Amino acid sequence: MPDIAEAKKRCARVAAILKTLAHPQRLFLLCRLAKGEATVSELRDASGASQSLISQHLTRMRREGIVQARRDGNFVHYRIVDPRLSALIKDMEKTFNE
Amino acid sequence: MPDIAEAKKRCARVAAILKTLAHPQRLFLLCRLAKGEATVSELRDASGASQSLISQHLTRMRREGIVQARRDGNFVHYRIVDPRLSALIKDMEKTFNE
DNA sequence: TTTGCATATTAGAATATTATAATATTCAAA
DNA sequence: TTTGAATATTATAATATTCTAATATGCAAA
Repeated sequence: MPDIAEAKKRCARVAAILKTLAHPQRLFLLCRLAKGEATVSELRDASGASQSLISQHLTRMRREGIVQARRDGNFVHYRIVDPRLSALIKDMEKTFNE
Repeated sequence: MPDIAEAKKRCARVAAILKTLAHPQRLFLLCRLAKGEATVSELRDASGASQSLISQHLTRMRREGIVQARRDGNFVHYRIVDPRLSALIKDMEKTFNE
């Protein structure tokens, strides 16, 4: 049985991830990415947010290690790094649909 | 197949819930509550945070409909309202342990 | 080697969140 | 009916987040 200090550390780690998910636009981006890679343009078109804002969100998530970028000519493709996160997001979508 | 506007609304709803979970102390409280009811005192002792802060977090979650309170003499027992949320929290604990 | 498209960065004002301290309420037992 | 324990509320300073606008960078085709 784990220690309380240990449990708190885990909560802090998970809360940090959730903080990133806990934003309507970022969650929307991640829901899209949970289905597979997408370019910044695609994500911008789908979300309707400004290019700058999308890029800022993606940069933040890149820094946090949640997504990875892959350049292909002019376009940059993003994807979710940890498959467990993709699974969690899909699961949440299912759980909270109605 | 749902509309994009519809998807955005769902993201906003889910993000609002996640925003509440996305705080180390609140997540700790919820992890404890996911196992069953607990009083404010228990939660305070377990978390080590101040009485005022615990109460503020609980009041916030009560307002949001995430938890419910039940008074029993001097003590107030809290519990998570939606079993789907309990399940999600347990699931996240499992997912992110290691 | 310039032009244009795709993406990234930066700065800053507006707003939201957090924790602490102080005070108020609610209830039970003496 | 006062006292004390358990919980709630309020105000506020400190900090963090968000968005917009402006500018910069990377790349490819002409």
